[in-house]
Amino acid sequence: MTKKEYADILLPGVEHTKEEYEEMYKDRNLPEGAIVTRFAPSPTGFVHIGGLLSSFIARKFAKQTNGVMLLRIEDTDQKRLVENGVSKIIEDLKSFDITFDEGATGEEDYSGNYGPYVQSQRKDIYQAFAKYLIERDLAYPCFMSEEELEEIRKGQEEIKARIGVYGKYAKYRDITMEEALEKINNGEKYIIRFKSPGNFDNKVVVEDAIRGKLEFPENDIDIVIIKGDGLQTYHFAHLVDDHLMKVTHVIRGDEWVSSLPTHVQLFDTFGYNRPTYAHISPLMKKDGETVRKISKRKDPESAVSFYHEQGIPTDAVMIYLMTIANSNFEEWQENNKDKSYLDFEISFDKISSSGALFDMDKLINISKNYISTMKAEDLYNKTLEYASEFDKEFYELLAKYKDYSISVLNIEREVERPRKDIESYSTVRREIDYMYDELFNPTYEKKDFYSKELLEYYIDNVYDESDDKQTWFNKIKEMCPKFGFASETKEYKANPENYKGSVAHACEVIRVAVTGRVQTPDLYEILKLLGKSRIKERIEKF
RNA sequence: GGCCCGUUGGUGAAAUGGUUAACACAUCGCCCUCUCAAGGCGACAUUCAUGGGUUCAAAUCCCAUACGGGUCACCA
Repeated sequence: MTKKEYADILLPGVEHTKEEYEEMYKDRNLPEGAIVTRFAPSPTGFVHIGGLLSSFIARKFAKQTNGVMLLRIEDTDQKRLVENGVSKIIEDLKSFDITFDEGATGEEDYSGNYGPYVQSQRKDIYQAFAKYLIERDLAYPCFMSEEELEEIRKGQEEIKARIGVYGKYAKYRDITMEEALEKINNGEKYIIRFKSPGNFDNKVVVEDAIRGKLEFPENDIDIVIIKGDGLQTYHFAHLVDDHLMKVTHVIRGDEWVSSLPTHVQLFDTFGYNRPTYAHISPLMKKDGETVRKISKRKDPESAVSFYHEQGIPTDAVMIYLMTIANSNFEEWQENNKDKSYLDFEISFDKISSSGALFDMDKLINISKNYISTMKAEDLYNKTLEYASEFDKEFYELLAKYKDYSISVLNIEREVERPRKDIESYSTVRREIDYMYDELFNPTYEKKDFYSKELLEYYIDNVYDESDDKQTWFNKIKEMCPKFGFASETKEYKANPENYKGSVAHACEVIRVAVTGRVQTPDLYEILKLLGKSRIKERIEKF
C-alpha cells in the first residue's frame, strides 16, 4: 500500500489535493508594503473590548498600507456557536467603523477571492493539507482515548515532567500503516497528530512586530491537527488559512504568544514564509489588590455593547483605544485638532508590550471632550437615537420639542470654549431635564436669602426678553440694592455684613426658582429659551 | 510546576548611555466668572520594582531576586 492510499483511508472523501488548493489561491496583486491581515473570531456574537482593540489596530494597518483586512469566522467548535453570532459581530464592529475588505459579511455570505471565509466550509482544505503531511510521514493517526491522555497527564504531573504528547508519550508516533489499518478495521477512533520535528533543547527565535525578538525552546509536542469530528484545530487552521489567504500580518491577542513555536514550526515544515506576528497585550482591570485581564464574565465593560448602553460615543471609545494602542497619538491629536483619529498613522513599535489598565475616567474625559465638539443638532440626533432605545419618556419629549431641544443643547456650544458637562448621551437628560415642564419637578432647599418678593419684582418690572446679555445682567445689578444685595461681588466680599448677598446670590435666587438647581449653564440663555410666561409660572410656584 | 513576557507617579505613558525624568487623565490649591462646566496658573516621581555589576556617566546595558501577566485541550 502506498502512503497516498493510506492517507486516503485515514481521511476519506477529500476532493482536492494540497497542490490543487495552492493553485486556486493566487498571490495578491498589492502595492509594496501592503499589509494583509485579519480578524478571526468565533461566532459567539460577543465582541470583547480586547477584540475591538486588536481588530481596530489590524484595520488601521490594512488601510494605511492599502492592504486588506478580512474577516474569517472560526466556527469549528460547536459549543461556541450562537445564533446570528456572525451578524452581531459584524454589526458591532461596524458601529465602531471597523469594516472588512473581504470575508464574511453575514451568516452565510462572503465576498472576496480567498474564501470560503467560514472555517466549517473549509473542511476539505484542511484535510487535504493533513493528507499531504501523512503522505510524507509528518502526521499520523493517534488512537489514544481521553482517559489514556488524562493518565499520561497525571503521570507527567507526578514526576514534574512537561505536560503533553511528545517523545515517549507519543504512543502512536511510529505506528506502522498495517497496525493503524488493523485498528481502523476494528472500528477504533482516531485523530490526526502532527509529527513534530522539534527538539526541546533547541532554541527557536521568532520576531514579533511589537515585542521584538522572542526566544523559545522548539516545540516537540505532537499537536492535534484534525480532531475526532474531522475538523481542524486552531493551530492547523492558522497555517492553512493564513497561508492560502496570503495574510502577511497576524495581529492577535497575546494569549497566542506561547503557541508561537508550534505555529512557526508548521510554517517551516511546509516551507512557507512565516507571517509577521504582532501580539497585542490584553486590557487589564484592577480587582481588589491584583490586576487581571478584563473578563467577559466578571466585567461589564468587556462587552462593546456596554458602551452603547452607556451612551458613550463610539468615536470616544475608539479615541481612547487609540491612546492605548499608540501613546504618541494624544500628542499628534493636539497638533492636528481638525483631523479625525482615523488620519493618525499607527505604528507597531509604539504599541506597548505590557497590558494597560482600563481607565474609565480617561474614557469619560475623552467622551466629554468629544461631545463638547459636536454640533447641537448632531448631539440632538444622537441623544434621540439613544433615548429611543433606553429612555422612552425622554425620547417623546425630544421628538415633540425638536427645535427647542436643539436650542437647549446649543447653550454655550459652538463657541470658542464650549461647555464640557455632558459625559455621554445617557447623561444629557439629567443635564437639561428642567428645561421641560413635563420633567420640571424641583426639590430645592430654601436658603435665608431666597426672596419671592425679589422674584416677583424681577419678572414684573425688570425682565425683558429683548435685552441683550449685558443689559440683562446690568438690570439685575441695578435691582440688587432694592433687596439688600450688593451689585458688585467685590463690594460684598469687602463688607459681607452689610448685605444679604451679592449679585451672584441674587442670580442664584432666580436660578433656583426657575430651574430648581444651584448650578446650571448660562442663566441668560436659559431664561430666554424658557420665555417670560414660563418663567413667571415657575416663579409663582416658588 | 515548566515555558514565555512584562515592571517609569493613582492611571496611560515619553525618554533608546549624558544637565532640573515630557505630555495627558485623575487629585489638590489659587485666579477668573451670575452659579456650574470650562479656561488660566500652580502643586503632585529627589527618582524609574529591589539588590548587585559595567561605565567618567544608567530609567536606559548585564546578572540575580521579587512581584505581576500569559500559556501548558480533540477551545479558539
